[in-house]
Amino acid sequence: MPLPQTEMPGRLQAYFSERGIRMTQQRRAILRVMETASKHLDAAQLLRKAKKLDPQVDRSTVYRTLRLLKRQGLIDELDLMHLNGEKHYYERKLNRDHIHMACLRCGKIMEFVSDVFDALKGEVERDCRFHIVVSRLEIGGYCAACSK
Amino acid sequence: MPLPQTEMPGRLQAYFSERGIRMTQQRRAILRVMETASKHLDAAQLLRKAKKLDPQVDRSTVYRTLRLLKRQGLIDELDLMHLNGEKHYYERKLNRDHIHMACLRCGKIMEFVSDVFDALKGEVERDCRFHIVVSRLEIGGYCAACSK
DNA sequence: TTGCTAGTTGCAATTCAGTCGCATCTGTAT
DNA sequence: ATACAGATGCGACTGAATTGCAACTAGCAA
Repeated sequence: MPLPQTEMPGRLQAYFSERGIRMTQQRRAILRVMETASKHLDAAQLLRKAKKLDPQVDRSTVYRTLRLLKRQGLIDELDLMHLNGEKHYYERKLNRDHIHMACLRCGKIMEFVSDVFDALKGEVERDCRFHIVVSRLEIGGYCAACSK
Repeated sequence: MPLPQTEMPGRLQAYFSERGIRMTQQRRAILRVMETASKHLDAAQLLRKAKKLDPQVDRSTVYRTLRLLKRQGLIDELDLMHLNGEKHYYERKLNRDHIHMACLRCGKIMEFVSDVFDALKGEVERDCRFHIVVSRLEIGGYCAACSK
């Protein structure tokens, strides 16, 4: 069974060339990190990992590339309930939107996919005649283990 | 018909005294602004308005009071899709959670209350055994007028 | 009323994420 | 190979938010 397209390695780079967006050494490194990251990198972590692939990568290039990826709708920006300061976290946008839950006690981040969430977005589009481009549902609280 | 408790003027101050939280001149000014604000103040706006009631109010007191209000679950923190920079916005937590929609073109902020949203949170609590303390759904896109 | 003290405040310095201007460099179309 | 639009690195900068500390004060107890 093939992976969904958006999970294929190299998908971000492919997107760039399809759209005629210039591919540079630095972007290659940054995209590779985004593609292979397990989850939720902040800009500083992304910079550190990208530097390992290409020591030339600069902080401002990371931010500029993140802005580009956001504008292309290829990544989502999260703040994970500001559990660790004001910085933002990034993850590849996959096929299906999901909810993020952050445990206020242990700091664990959980994800949850739900038809009800999709239905809610449909309701907003219909009832409010609002065309959704990006949505973010973040929940803070206590996970099963920490609730006891 | 009486207003719901959380919309009664003085409710925040009442909460403070009930909990034995010390009431100061400065806090009184800040709480009054939060209570009477129509919507979505950022910290700088809140400071400006509070200074009009009590010129003594300092920026750090505003931030410290906001932190206190957040911890008490009396206000919600939003970023409104970063339409205007990285600052945060605050609003009193009312009886019913609502969704925030931000138009990426005209900047209008809309709110939407939905049973489906409540159902979704119920689903998260049940299926993930996650005890929700705070939740935030922010949507970016195009409003009816700007979609045309 | 007075005095006590834990909690609060103002201030200035600081942190920290993110942005910008500009000279230089490079990917890509020709 | 060449040209040039677009991308980069660097350091300075911005703006939101935090902090350390001395001075102040709300609220309580006597």
